[in-house]
Amino acid sequence: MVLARRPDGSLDSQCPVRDVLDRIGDKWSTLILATLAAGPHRFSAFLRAIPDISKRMLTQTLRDLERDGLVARTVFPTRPPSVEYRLTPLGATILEPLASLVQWANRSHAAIKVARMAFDAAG
Amino acid sequence: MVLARRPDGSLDSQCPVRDVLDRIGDKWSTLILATLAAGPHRFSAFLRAIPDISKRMLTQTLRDLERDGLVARTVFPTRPPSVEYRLTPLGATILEPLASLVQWANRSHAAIKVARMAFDAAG
DNA sequence: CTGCATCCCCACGGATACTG
DNA sequence: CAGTATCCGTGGGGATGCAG
Repeated sequence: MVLARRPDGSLDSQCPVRDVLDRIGDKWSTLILATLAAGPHRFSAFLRAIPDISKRMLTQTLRDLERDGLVARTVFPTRPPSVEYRLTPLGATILEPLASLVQWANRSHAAIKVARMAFDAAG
Repeated sequence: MVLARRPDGSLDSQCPVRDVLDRIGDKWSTLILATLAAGPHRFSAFLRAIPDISKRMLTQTLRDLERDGLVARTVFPTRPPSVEYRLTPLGATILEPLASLVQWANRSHAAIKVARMAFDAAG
């Protein structure tokens, strides 16, 4: 997930490409973004929509997405409290390039499957 | 990086989307694919082009990409042996969706940077 | 030159329990 | 309900040395 480097060889953490793909590449971000594409969700709604994520990782990933301005968090001071998460306008714009990757996957998975079987058979 | 699940909640490892994004999401695949976009490379050329990858991870990532049919490996029986890696036609087709993500990154990194500073300042 | 084998570390993330 | 705190296992991946 490293896409840029400084002349001295150190990582350039300011590289926008690296920033993006690091987020796409982590375990839960894309699934959360895809879930939010269907509309706003509350914390517990995520836990139901994504059964195998832990509260710990859900909190952490949502906070990262919020920090990057892709997700907005709204607290309603009811009792018990409820919190709603939704895509920001910026967050919504990543759905299209993400979808393009998903389309590539759907177009290519058959060929990949064949390639894997051939490779493993040759092994 | 999990984008599909079976009805029982278990991971669907056959999900093409998960397959793709797992590869995109690993630490070196995208950088190797981007390097190959410029043309075929030999093993040692990768090590020079990507200074901070280890031989171990280069070997492993190239083999994964080869197994998926995205990269072709050609051995020239010279002495000492040389090996050339190049994108397959299938591998070349992922460059476009990948580029769309890179473009999104370049368009959005300023906004993300602002969002992060605002978030951290509010924290 | 192109790898493979081995050792080892640590951070990612799961499980569980607790709080406002 | 919506988190926080803590503990801990696993495996990704770096470093190094060896082999064909």
